[in-house]
Parts: sequence; C-alpha cells; structure tokens
Amino acid sequence: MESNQLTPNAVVAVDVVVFTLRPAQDIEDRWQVLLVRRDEPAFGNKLALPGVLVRGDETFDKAARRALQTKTGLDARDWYLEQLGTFGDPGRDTRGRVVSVAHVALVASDDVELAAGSGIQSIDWVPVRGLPAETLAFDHADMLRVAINRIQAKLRYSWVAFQLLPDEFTLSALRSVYSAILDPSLERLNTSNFRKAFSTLFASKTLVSVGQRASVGKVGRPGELYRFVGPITGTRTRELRWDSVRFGAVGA
Amino acid sequence: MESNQLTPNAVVAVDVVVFTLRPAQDIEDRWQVLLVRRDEPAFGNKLALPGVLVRGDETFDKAARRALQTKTGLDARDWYLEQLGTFGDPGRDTRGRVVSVAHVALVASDDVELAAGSGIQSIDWVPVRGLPAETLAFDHADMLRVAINRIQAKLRYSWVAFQLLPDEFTLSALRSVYSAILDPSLERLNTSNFRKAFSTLFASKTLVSVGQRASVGKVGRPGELYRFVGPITGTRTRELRWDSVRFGAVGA
DNA sequence: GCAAAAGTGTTCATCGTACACCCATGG
DNA sequence: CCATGGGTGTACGATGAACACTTTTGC
Repeated sequence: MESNQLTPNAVVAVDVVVFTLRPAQDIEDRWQVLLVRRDEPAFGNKLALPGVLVRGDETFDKAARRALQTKTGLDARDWYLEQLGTFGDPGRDTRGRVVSVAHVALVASDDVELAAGSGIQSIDWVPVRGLPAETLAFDHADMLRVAINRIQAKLRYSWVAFQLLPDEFTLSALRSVYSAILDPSLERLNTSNFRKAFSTLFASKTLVSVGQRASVGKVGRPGELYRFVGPITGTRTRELRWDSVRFGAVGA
Repeated sequence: MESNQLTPNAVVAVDVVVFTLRPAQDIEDRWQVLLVRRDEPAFGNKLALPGVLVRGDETFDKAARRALQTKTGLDARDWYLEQLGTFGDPGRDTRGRVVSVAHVALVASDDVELAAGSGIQSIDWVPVRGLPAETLAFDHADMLRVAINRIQAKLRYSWVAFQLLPDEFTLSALRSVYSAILDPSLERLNTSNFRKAFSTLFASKTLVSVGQRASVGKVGRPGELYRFVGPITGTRTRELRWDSVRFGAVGA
C-alpha cells in the first residue's frame, strides 16, 4: 500500500458476444453467434466467447474490439458494441478471481473473414437456438442468455436491426432480421403491416429508398433497396408488439 | 504466474445508487439519492456514491449490500438491487486501475436510519434533479446519470414502482412515484386513467385492496389502501406512454 | 352545505390488425 | 399467362385519453 496506490484484487477481462445473420435452412438457425474453441490449459477444447484480459491503460470498449482482432482476426472498429453486464462470481474461473465485463456486438455477415488467433483452435458461427448450454466454458452460457434477451428486447424498442444488415437492403431482408431473432412466423406477416411499423422512419427520411431494385432475382418481383441514415441510438416511440400476432396463411 | 494462477491487474469495487422518495416542497424534489461525503485522501470532502472494494470470495450483490451496511448503516438485505453497469476507464481513479461495478437500489423511505461509517463524514439524501454534477467524486456523476435513465425506463415497463412504497399504500401514493420520477404533471392525471394503467394487476389479484382507508386525513376522501403481492420481476404487457399526455386543469 | 380528493362509467380519437387488391418479374 | 413475391389502400376492432358524474371525508 505504498504511495496511495490500491493493491489489485482481481483479474479484469472482457468477453464479446458477436451476433450476425447468416444463410441457413431454417429461419431460426439464421441467427448465429461467434464462438471459439479454446486451446489453453483452462477449459481446453471447450467452446467459449472470444475474450482477452484488459490492459492497464485500455478501456473496455478497446479491449473488446482487440479481443475480436487478435482472437478471431475480425476488424471490429466500426461495429456496434455495447456493454452487456459484468460477471464476477467467485469461482467462475479456476485461475483466480476473474471479473469479466461482457459485451454484445452486432455485424452484417458481409465480408467477415475469420482467422484463429493465439490460444484458439478454431472459430465458428453457431446458431443461437438449440445451442447446448453446458458445452460453453466458464459462465459463458449465462452471458449468452443475457445477450439473447438483451438483443431481442432491443429489437422491439430500438433500431439495432439495421446493424445486422449491409448498407443497402430490401424490406424483406429487414423483415428476416426480425423473424430470425424474434419469431419465425413473422416471415408470413403481410407487407403492409410490416411497413407500417417503420412509417415514422419513412416520414423522417431516416429510412430512404435508393431508387434501385434488388439484383438477386429468385422468383417474384424484386424488392426496392433502402438505406438507413439515422442514428442507431434512437428508439421507437412505441414498442413493437409482434408477440401476439396470429398470422394467417401465405396469402393468395 | 505460479500454479496456473492469473496475476491481478485491477482493483474491483462496487458503488450503489440508492433511490428513494421523501417528502419535499416540490414534487420533483421528492425523488432523492443517497450520497456520502468522503473523509479520505482521495477525493476528500467530495460527495460520492457509497461503495466498497470487493472481497476475494464475495459476489457483487453481497459487496453492494455490505457497502450500504458499513458506510451508511443501512440494512439492505431485502432491498431491490440490480447491476447497472461497470465503469472502468483508465484514470477514473488516481489510486490505480479501479473498476467499479455500479448498482441501483430502491427502498421505501420508511424506517431507514442513517449512520456514517468509516471514511465517511456525513450521509445525506439529495434531490435527484438540480444536482450539480461536477460536485461528485470520480465518475459518479456518470453513474448517477445512467441510473436515472435506467429507473425512468423501468418505471414504464416494469413494476419497480412498488419497491419505492411501503407494504400498504394508496393509489395516490403510487401515482406520486410516477409523477416524482417521470413527470410532475402526472399528479394532475385523472384517477380513472391512472387506474386503468394497472387494470391487469387488479384483474390478476396482484394489486389487492386491503379493505381499509388511509388514516392520514388531510382534506378530501381518504384513499383505499392496497398491497402489491406479485413478483417484481414481472413486466408490463404494454409500456406506459405518459410522455405524450396533455393534462387539463385541476378539474372543477 | 361546500371544498377537496377518491372512485366509476362512458365517449371518441387513434392505433394496429386483417383483408382486398394491384404491380413486377421469371418461367 | 400464371405463379410468386413486392407494394398500396382500406375497414374494423382494441386501446387509451378526455370528460362527466358520484362518493366520502373535513370544516
């Protein structure tokens, strides 16, 4: 206790729950989380969230982005990132009193190229649903649970959905964000009501048409491309209540 | 780095934002926060949130309640307490890398007796509004800001309001929780609409009449006493939207 | 009786869901 | 021209704000 300094009493780390949407058979499986397979003594060979110890002069935000850079090779400088909560129960780590500040990151699954870093065997995108919780190292299953709840809630009262889409996207793509994360049956919600949920954005020119059609033509009329130009920190004036919707058949 | 142990790299502390409602001239001043005046070398004589360093075998929850016990003499064992967020910018404390896990606690201002603990000059309830932010030690003004937003938001979608009331209370008292924290003009919202905001609770027998009248008779008809018997973790099915209400004059 | 506050019922605008219909593209 | 999905407008039921009215207390 010299020179007014306090003695460190814990190890502080950050872990990051990275969410994205990727193509999959089932709509529910489109929502995926980034997991690494550990190659270290503690919890070796177990799946875990990417994380690092926080450096002496580093903010949590910087540490979280560094974790993604060094462990998974991802450049997360511009990604949406927010603090989720701090997990510090004694005994959550066998190597001492480790306190981990968990974060959530969202990214569009465009140009993301994975590269395993130090202490990592492999990296994988894993569907959020049906993930065997016990298989995760430490209390990372708890972190993931909290992260899932946080993002599902935020989808309803904020504009974070756009963080999971590329710059230009169709309204169908936007809808698929909601259906993958909240409820697959939203896929069958009719267009009119879906658009109305974003009417305030259209009115405020925050969600603007690019004046182009989507190039990828599967079947049917291609959708218009839109661009979200507003601040993501904004929130809805009224929360979405799509839980209670009873969807009819696929019209026609 | 012996026996697989990690070396501590930071000091972990907890700070607690304790909110209550207390009698005051202006409705807005009824919402108050518990602050202590420090009597220590670092930030001496400054107002701060009560807090302690986390012990090696202690959860954050336990540490937070201990902070209230040892610093302010309050028995917070049964109080509503939740984690708010973690503040750990390098340089937020001059005594080293101190990471503080901030919490929010709510308590009914009944039988709470303050008693200054070690390192504390005095303790005071201070109105949340018009609090000169610069006067707080460390980054506690930031914590308070986040806490204010958190509680205001939670008031709209959860039942935390009841945590600020004694076991038995009138609907006027309940309304005053909302008017003190959200908007003073809610005081003039008519009874009918206010009751409707709790109709689901009445229907589910979660908010039950005690069958008694409030004893304190100022003027007018005394209100019935109610008791909240539900789990506080529940949330509203629809969020309150009392921001947009335009209140008329005080009828008649 | 009168003022003040509590409690009840009803009207009317607004919001959200459901539904009907038209447009654009591929085969 | 038909199947498929995108896009637009409208009708109807539910929600909630506004208002009128009754009840209970103190003075």
